[in-house]
Amino acid sequence: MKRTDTSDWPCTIARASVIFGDAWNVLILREAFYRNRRFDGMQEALGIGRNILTDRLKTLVEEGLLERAPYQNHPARYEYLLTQKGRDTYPVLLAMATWGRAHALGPDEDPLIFEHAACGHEFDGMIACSQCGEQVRLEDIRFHRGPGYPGYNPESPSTERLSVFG
Amino acid sequence: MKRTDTSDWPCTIARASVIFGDAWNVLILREAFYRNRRFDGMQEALGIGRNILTDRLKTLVEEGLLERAPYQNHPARYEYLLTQKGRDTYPVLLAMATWGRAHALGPDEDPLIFEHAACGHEFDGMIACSQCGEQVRLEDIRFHRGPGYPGYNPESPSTERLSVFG
DNA sequence: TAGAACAGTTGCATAAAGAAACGCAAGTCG
DNA sequence: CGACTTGCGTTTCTTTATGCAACTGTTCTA
Repeated sequence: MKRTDTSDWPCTIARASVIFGDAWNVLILREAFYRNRRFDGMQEALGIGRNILTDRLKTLVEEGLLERAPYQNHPARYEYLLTQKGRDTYPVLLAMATWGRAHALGPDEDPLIFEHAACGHEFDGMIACSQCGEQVRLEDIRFHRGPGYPGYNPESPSTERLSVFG
Repeated sequence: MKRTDTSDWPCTIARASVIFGDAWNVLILREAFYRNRRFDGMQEALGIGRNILTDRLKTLVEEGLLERAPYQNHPARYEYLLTQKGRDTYPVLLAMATWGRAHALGPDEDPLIFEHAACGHEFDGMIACSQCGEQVRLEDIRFHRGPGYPGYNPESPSTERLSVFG
């Protein structure tokens, strides 16, 4: 059976998971961030099947995260560059890296260490509020229904105000 | 053929993608954060096949993100609670939500609106530095090899200092 | 006493993943 | 000149995974 399509669900996470919910997509984006931009380079780095890589590159180009650009003409050869939409995925990858470092890696096993060039320190990514700039902890998050919620009623947009805990 | 196992790759993103690289896992975590914690509730909310849900819940419990806890004994009924390891995934989901909102959702289509209870404003998640607290932009990220990098040489840990751009 | 709720399990048809072989054009070695 | 190598994918074949629907079994409810 065909895999369930969540690309039109009224949920940002469901829509994002169309891309991030595939491990190869995530790893291909990682390679693109590491500037490994060519078919053979990615194939070798990831050990992915060539047919699978072809397929994923195609969908990442179709979805607008990568751009297939020629870097020579004789013979025609292409590389895959991150678009702005693709570059904007770095918070997701960084959040995954932080979680993976905390929960799926032994101590002193870090393969790569990230540094915040602005302050010069090694860092882990954390989530901050776009409005006040402070760290957002799980307990600080509340959410309420918006115009895209099925059956949204503008008269009482926040009747059901939920929080993640209690 | 069996799906490639990246759980022992020397890469935090590869390890994290074992969980997040499956769309159903991500959506099940979403439901858990929304406190929809029971089998039938999740099945109905997601429209997922019951066998698939069984399988994913099992792996999320085995991987320590969820805990299967009884909430009644006659008959025995269980619910799935987020563990600390599971709760720590909220930055990943929030980063996905931010990306999805920016790139996979029309304007005024927000199904849910997130609020930072500490400052009272609607917000998007952004990535900040765990050391200085400032926003981390893509251009600000540098990375160098750590002890877990294959062939790591402690004599010259930062010989190859890379940045994501140029 | 016949449902209904809950939490799965089982069986089957179809789609996707992986490995390996194949294509094919342009260079390049001898 | 002809064989060989690169770069970039396609095709083919076999093994898994997915989705749907029907079935189990227990307890509370109408």
